[in-house]
Amino acid sequence: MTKYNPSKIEKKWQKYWEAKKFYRADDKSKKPKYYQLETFPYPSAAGLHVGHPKGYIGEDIHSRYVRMNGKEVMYTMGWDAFGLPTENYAIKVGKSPKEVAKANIKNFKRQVKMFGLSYDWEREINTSDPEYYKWTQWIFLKMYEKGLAYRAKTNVNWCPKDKTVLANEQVKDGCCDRCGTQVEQKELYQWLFKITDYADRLIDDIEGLDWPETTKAAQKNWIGRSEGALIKFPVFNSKFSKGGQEYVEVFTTRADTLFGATYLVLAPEHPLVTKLTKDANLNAVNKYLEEVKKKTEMERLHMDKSKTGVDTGGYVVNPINNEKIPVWVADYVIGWYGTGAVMAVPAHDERDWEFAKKYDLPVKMVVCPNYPAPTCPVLEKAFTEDAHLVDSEEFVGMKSAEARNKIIEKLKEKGLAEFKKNYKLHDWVLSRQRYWGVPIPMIRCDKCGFQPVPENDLPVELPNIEEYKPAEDGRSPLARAKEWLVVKCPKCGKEAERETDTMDTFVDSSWYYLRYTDPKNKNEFASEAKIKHWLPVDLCVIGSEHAVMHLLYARFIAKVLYDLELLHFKEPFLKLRHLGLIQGADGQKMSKSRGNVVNPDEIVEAYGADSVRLYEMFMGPFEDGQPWDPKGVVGTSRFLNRVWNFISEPEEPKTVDKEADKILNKATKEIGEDIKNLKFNTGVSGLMKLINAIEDKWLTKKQYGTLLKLLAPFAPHIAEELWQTVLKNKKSIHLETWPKYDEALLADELIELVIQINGVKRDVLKITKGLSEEEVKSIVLSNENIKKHLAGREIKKFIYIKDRLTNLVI
RNA sequence: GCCCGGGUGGUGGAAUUGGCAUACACGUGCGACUUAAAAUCGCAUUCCGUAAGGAUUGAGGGUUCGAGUCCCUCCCCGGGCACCA
Repeated sequence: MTKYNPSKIEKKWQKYWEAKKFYRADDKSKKPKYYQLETFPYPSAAGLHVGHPKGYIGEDIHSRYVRMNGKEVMYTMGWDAFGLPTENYAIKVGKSPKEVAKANIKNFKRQVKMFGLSYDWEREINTSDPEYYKWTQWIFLKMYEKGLAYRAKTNVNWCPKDKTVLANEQVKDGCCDRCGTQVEQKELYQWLFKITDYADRLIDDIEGLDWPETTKAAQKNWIGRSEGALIKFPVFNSKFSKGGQEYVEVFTTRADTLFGATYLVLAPEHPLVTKLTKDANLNAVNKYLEEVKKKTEMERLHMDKSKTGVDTGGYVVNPINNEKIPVWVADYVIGWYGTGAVMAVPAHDERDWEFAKKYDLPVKMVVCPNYPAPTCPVLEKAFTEDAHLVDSEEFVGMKSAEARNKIIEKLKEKGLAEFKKNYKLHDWVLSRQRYWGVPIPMIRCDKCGFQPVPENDLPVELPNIEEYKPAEDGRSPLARAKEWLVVKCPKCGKEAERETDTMDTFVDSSWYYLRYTDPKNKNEFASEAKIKHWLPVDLCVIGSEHAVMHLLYARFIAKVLYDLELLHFKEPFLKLRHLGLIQGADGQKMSKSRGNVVNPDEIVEAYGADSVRLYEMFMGPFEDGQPWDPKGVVGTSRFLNRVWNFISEPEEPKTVDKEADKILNKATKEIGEDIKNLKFNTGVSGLMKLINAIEDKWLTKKQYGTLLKLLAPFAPHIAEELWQTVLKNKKSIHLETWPKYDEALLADELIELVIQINGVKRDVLKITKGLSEEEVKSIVLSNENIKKHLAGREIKKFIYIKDRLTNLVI
């Protein structure tokens, strides 16, 4: 009897599977397709830690199971290779990002392959490969053609000492994470995608998806749609309103409280601030604007949110009651949201209430749930739908929800209001002033302005440069690649310059799942036939950290391509599940700085990939995170040793053990369902229970085979070894089908009936299955133990749950 | 503050969705094998109690013959958003 030696058999079978191309996803297969996607990794210099493969292992088990159930599975791996950490690391070690990325990918691939995952490696993709990013650029051009890519001035983090743009991740507590200098905001022209045009569709289409509710909620919350109205407040005696009446527009969801608007607040950056400010207030207002500007991002975050503001001295007219109300400037109003101006209703809004109290502004209660005897205090919270208007002529007594619409309708006739939705979602700033990314395929000509690079000239390849540090003027290092930079304008032919910004890596990853269907296509991002064949994705497994950004961007790009009639579906990921991250033994997130990182190389070396696979699945629910227990893998390793020793002597018994058949039958059903529902932890425990139950039995070759087939998706190497070497099968176990189970064999003839008295368990009886209530009653009542507990008392009620339980109420 | 999750032994976690709480493991204890150790195997392991028995799923209340599971109040932990009008 040989000893179980995982390191020996695992390498052998990995080579065998790769040589035989078992896991190639055949485009022309007659079998039904199944596209299983997982987030492709960012290949960092640190390599894998034991947390990374968890998702791969779970998906591998699932895809092997789906294959065994007769589907053509496309299961793939690729590299999200562009990005800042690689660039920074390259600068640190004095190499080019390209070299660094290549080495990282090599290491990742070696580590990933250790686990025996059933990827179709022929479909491997790499976002930093010109053959890939050619199509990232092409998508950008399509966006540009559609008017969905545009340039605008937006803020970037700027380190005044390093004279460089910083990504958000490089800002720690408001300071540059390199030199510690306080970070400033600097306005720069950048490229944006108009995702806000798709806000409604991105919200409305979520409903039909089979996604975790939390993720749906997070996306909706992020988009942040609210429905309300735009209302115009005429400016009172504006000194500049020569031509006609000027207005301040506000957005509100609570038009029913318009009668209570006792003042109006402008955000500091509102264009009308200076116009509305009276001469006498000019100094105070300017001083305030200066102060606000000085407030850093850090102060905005960490300072207590006590409100500050200043009176402009100007007035507007409340359009519903023609009252003259003062206009203030305050930074509790956000410039970019809504119109950057709000009507303040201190009686019914906490923020306005706080501000009004501080600056002694009038408070007027206008809605209250206790109509007609308004006794509620101001700021009553539970007044939204039940409240009535209490202080207005024609609306008094009307419910809030109704009044809201009526008031808007009324003002609408005078052109002073309209229904309007607002969103928290910003357009997507995709420009990065960095080297290691996809060059934005645009050319700036002094005469013709920005011109797109002609499609035939794609890809615009990243040039090799000497110095990867960002340029001092805030431009990307690409500005130094003079030969690359200077080109002819595609329109006028005069000398022009390329755009030096590169793209956010979220653009690369927003469409990678499309490329897997046709990764080598030179003429299209993927052929129509292949897209139609494989897509949409059947199952997407992804970390919950991607719940908002990545998934929202991918959905957005899919919708744009759908509108361009390049895709036949509106939503790319119909079914989505999260995976929880494995934490360090200390329960904290694994990180170098905490020193709690566990390297998979050593663990696989010590126990074998199959044991590690089983342990990572056994730890707990797939979608939850659990701390890594260094001892945990011991348990699954012991289990595999037991399997090994159990199956190593296959000599046919004279009679088939029927009990073993029954046990295998039940396990087939349960383990199969567990895999299908991604409940791998109970799947593994099911396998352990199975061994516990049949370890002392003598099985037929067929029965051993069934056992191995149940094990095969979880521990593919040991299953293959025992299947081919010990059971002497000629073909791979991974070409077998999942065993069928017999529904009729699932139930035992004898069942254990629990007997409770007043809900407390008193006995368990083995009785025949399917007895009637009367039959059970007579059995139970004649039982000596039960008689003793009853002690002659009368039974008030006899509860019988068939084949399960009785409860005697006395 | 708001919106989601969640709270079960020493630890990770099970629980056919309202029907035997603590499956399966880890750890620990005892035993076997061994000169010894490791490995392996066997037994025990929610708590109190010698036992009979009793208590127990964050706390308290409710519905029910019966609640880890449903309802209400509160406490704690994790995640997301956060002056969003």
